[in-house]
Amino acid sequence: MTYTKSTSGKRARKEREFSQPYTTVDVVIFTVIDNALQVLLVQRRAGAGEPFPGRWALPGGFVDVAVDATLEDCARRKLFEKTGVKSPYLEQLGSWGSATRDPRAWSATHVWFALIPAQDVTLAKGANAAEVAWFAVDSVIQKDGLAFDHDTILQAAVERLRSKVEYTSLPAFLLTEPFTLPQLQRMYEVVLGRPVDKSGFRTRMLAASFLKEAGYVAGESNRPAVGYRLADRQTPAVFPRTFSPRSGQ
Amino acid sequence: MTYTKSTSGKRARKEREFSQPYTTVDVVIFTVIDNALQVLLVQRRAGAGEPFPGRWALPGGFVDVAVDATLEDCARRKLFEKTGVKSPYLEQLGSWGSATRDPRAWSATHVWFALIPAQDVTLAKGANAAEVAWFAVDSVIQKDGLAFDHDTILQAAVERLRSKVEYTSLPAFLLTEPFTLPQLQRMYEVVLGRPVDKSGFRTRMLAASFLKEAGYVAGESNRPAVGYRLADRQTPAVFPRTFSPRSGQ
DNA sequence: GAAATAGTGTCTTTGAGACAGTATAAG
DNA sequence: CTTATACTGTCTCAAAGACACTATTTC
Repeated sequence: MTYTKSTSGKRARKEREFSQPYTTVDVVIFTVIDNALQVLLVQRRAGAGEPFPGRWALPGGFVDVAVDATLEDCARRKLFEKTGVKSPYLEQLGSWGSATRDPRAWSATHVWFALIPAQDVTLAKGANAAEVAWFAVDSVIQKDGLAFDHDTILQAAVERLRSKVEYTSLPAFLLTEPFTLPQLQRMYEVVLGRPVDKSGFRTRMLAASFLKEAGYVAGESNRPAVGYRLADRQTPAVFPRTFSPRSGQ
Repeated sequence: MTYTKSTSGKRARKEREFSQPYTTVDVVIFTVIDNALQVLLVQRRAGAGEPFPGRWALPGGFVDVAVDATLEDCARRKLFEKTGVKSPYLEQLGSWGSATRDPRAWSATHVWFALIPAQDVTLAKGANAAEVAWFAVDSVIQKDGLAFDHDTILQAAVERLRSKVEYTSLPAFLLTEPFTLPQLQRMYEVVLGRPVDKSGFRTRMLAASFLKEAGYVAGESNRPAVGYRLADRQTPAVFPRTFSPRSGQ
């Protein structure tokens, strides 16, 4: 990182002071409601000079240099402001930046994605947050009408989520503790969009040893099931991959 | 993305115009030389007001709003300026931003990582690029003396690379075409830092069908071997994961 | 011929997928 | 007892790991 333009020095510095791109943070917040993967969207205001008025967008906005110590702090703040959730599963997704994605200026956004249990949320309506709501991911992706490049970003987030769910315990972060294995299995099935074999699922989950037993839970069904808590609520378990030496387990 | 501060409107807008964080791009460029994974570093200049003078750093710098259409374009430009390579394998790694990582201001950097064959490179010395050189990754990580938070970034890049190598064809991008399977195997072994079984390796590579035969190549050994080219030089092949239905293959 | 590396065959083990079967609750 | 769901057992098959073996070149 030279932090120096290849063009002339003094002019470059002056430009830098006054024409930095916008720096924003957006958060793709997922949950599961009614057996469907949902994403949180915010409706944009219709003021003068506001881009994409009335359109739905991912929650996010400018980094507040005075408030946010890091980009991740900024993402956490935005998530908390909209949902009231304090310790979500949060993972960086990537960044998108170009001259055209924001009609006002060259802008770059840093994007996180989060998984939260629906029960933990209290949507922050009114006040500054014009309108906030959950939307079924599949229908949003089809419609393709979000503000900025948020359709692209949402698409990337869903792909990342679906692919990681194949080999990690991510869906566990969509549940409140304690939860049962059948409940967890349903989260996998909802996210993946296909049924999962019960037997294989159970052996796999228990083999990964990221679950701690927590008594019996009278679920919503006839027979109660064993309840579980996560050993670590920050990091997901990763199921064995290929190409690893057998001794490495 | 509301793009509006929660604080007062007019003042917020004015602040936004004049106190955006720095937006930079850095590139972690990997290659293999002498059977070791190497990373390209640039020595920082010792001018007045220059942070970390004389220290080694990842190549990168400010986004040039007038030149770069997108962040990725910016990354490609920086990579080309230092190496002369036009079409590397390039993948976004993530972004790092905080109030403290740059002593001059709140700054956020977008990081890519690249894989290139050592033979393709012509290091751009002199002129503006003070000093550019390859370093063995392992020793750089041990020393822990890079500028900014580049030690952290390099660490993350190496972890990402090593983990993806377990289930993708990434190491193929470290070779010039045509290459042989034994050469490719050596790339895997260098990156992973452990030996790989020949037989399993071959069946796996050929099963993934991302290679096209390209005649015989008199390698550096006694017996010539079959040469291969990549079917797609942009995207790596992904070897089968777990949790997929058998019919899905 | 010897040496060196390219490439193949085979045995074992693991674990996923499929599916049938058993256990325990509510009504 | 029936029904519904939690949980377990078993068979098959694919693929990885380990390792011995054959093939083709240079010297």
